[in-house]
Amino acid sequence: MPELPEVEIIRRGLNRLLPGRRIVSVTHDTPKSFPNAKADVEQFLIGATVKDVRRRAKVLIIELDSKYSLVIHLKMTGQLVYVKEQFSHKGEGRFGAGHPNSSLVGKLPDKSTRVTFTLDNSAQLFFNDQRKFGWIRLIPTAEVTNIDFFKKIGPEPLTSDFTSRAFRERLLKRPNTSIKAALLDQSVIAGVGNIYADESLWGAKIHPTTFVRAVSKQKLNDLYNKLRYVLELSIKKGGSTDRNYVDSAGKKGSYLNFARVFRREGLDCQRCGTTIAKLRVAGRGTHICPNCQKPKKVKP
DNA sequence: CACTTGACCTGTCCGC
DNA sequence: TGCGGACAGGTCAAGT
Repeated sequence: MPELPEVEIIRRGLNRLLPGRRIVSVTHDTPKSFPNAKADVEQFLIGATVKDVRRRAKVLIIELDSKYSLVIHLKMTGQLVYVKEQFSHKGEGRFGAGHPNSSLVGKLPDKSTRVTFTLDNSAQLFFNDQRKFGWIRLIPTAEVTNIDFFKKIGPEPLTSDFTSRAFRERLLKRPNTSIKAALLDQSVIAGVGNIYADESLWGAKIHPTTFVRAVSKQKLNDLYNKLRYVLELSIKKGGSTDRNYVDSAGKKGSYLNFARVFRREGLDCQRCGTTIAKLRVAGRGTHICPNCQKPKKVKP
């Protein structure tokens, strides 16, 4: 669920809160969520001060002054919530229940809390992860870019040097797969997940099962613009909260109020009025407008 | 090698 | 009301 926009919002939040803070202690439950050697934790994490919070693809990197970094993947249900004083209540927060900025988070830790960091200002950073797919690894900063995950990751789609030409060339590395599978492939382009794949394909009027090689140059250029548009719009709207996503303050995002197809099956397409349909593509729930996004017949 | 599918988990929702 | 099963979606290992 956290894709590039959501992780970027968390990064911005944490980068206002963490740098300069010293980590006093850490507790965790399963080794799966926090598979780090105890000796490393004691030597390079406890007592270390946060220097910077960065992002690459859907991964957060909290750089410490110990020459180590915390590398964090939230996978689908991970949350990183910073709590200075606990006064909010689940579903309400200071915005009131039902408000798009209301909180999903009650008093922490709760049963989904996997790791808790306590800081020198007595604030706490909670890593909650209902499904235990996410992880936090303590890695020497110089080696972070060498871990398997980063070695094969594609370019960031929102940087100014990522051109439409680069976008086309990356996608065409997977000519015989569907355009949706190629967008979701992190080695092709970093950070795109199910929500923004569907939203950008609707924007460019491309059926998700179309082979990459069968999408015209003009359509690929349009997809490039629409993808960057939806990613940037989502960052402006605080990300997408489908089920679990919250920012570093525990607040939901509102992008899904602006979504055109994602989770809108059965509703009218805002461009042509046709009923939005849901199908399965590349093993994922996929939302399309059957009129705007017609399958393309390809010559064998 | 290129590409697809299943496993990893837990909570929720839907139909009987 | 309880219960089984489908589903959610990021990534990697295993399969075709």
